[in-house]
Amino acid sequence: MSILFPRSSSATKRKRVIRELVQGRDYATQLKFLLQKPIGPDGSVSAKELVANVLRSFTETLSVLTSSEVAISGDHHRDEVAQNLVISGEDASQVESIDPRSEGSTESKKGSKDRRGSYKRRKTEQTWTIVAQTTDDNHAWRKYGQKEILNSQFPRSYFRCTRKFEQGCRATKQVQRIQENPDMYTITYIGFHTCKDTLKAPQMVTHSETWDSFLGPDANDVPNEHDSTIGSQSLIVKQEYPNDETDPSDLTDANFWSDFKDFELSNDKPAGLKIASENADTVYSCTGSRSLDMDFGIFSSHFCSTEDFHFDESQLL
DNA sequence: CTTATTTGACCATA
DNA sequence: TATGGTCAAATAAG
Repeated sequence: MSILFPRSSSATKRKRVIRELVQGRDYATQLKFLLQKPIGPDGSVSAKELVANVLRSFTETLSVLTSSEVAISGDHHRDEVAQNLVISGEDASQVESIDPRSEGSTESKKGSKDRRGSYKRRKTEQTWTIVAQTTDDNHAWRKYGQKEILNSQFPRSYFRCTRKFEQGCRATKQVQRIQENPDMYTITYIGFHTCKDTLKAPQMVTHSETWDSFLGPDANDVPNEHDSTIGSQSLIVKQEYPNDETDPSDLTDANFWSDFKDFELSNDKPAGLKIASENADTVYSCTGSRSLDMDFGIFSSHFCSTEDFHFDESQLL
């Protein structure tokens, strides 16, 4: 119990700030998608650059804020009594369901064919992936599935917007714990929210601990010492489209995506960013070696050779 | 009671 | 066929 320092005020404030920034960056990302209309050679470019800059600003600000949590200590008081800064991964509500798959026995409950699984996979949906310490994004999600994934020890959870049926919102996301760094999640968003977010996250998505239960039974046994964290920083790993190399079906989308990558590159961003390429696996693999501040774990692995995203504590002091 | 989560079955795609 | 995304009955939670 020597690890949790009672910094509450600034931490809480920072937490809110970061949350807002994350959201803002999310909006900027969405805006980016809306700009896919190639109206004019010049006009569109500037718009793209603008959005790219917005995104970059958000990302960098988040990085700084996040890092400051560790390095900075002169953030000045102004603290109220300790609020709920605890996010410890202590949950204690999950019981049962010990073994994942206990199939093959004597159950034959399927009388005839259900109507399950009759869905249309959306191949051409906009998809982007981020890595974050929290899965909270101020949207109301409802879990509709969980799957064991081949090369992961952690299951993948599937969420859809709570107001899917009320407002026809088609946003979904997938959340999966990163094996090299169980404090973080890979969150893949599919589609944008079309619902009114007036009601933000009602009552379900409020505590981070709640999410532990979402991510499977073994999700909460992770001993976090540095968990007093804000846990809100995230960064874009990459956008993906259905089939990158061979996808003859959607040229439009493919075009857009490549375009997208392009302008992000042109934004003076080192080739390290979008990297991620098709193998996110590679990206995360490095994170394990850095247990120092996992805040940068991902970053370092992404931008290991870039000075653009070089974080030095000295610049923070 | 209503609403959310769990969980295996079902199905599309590689 | 293997893998993973979704559905929906059963169950839990509020």
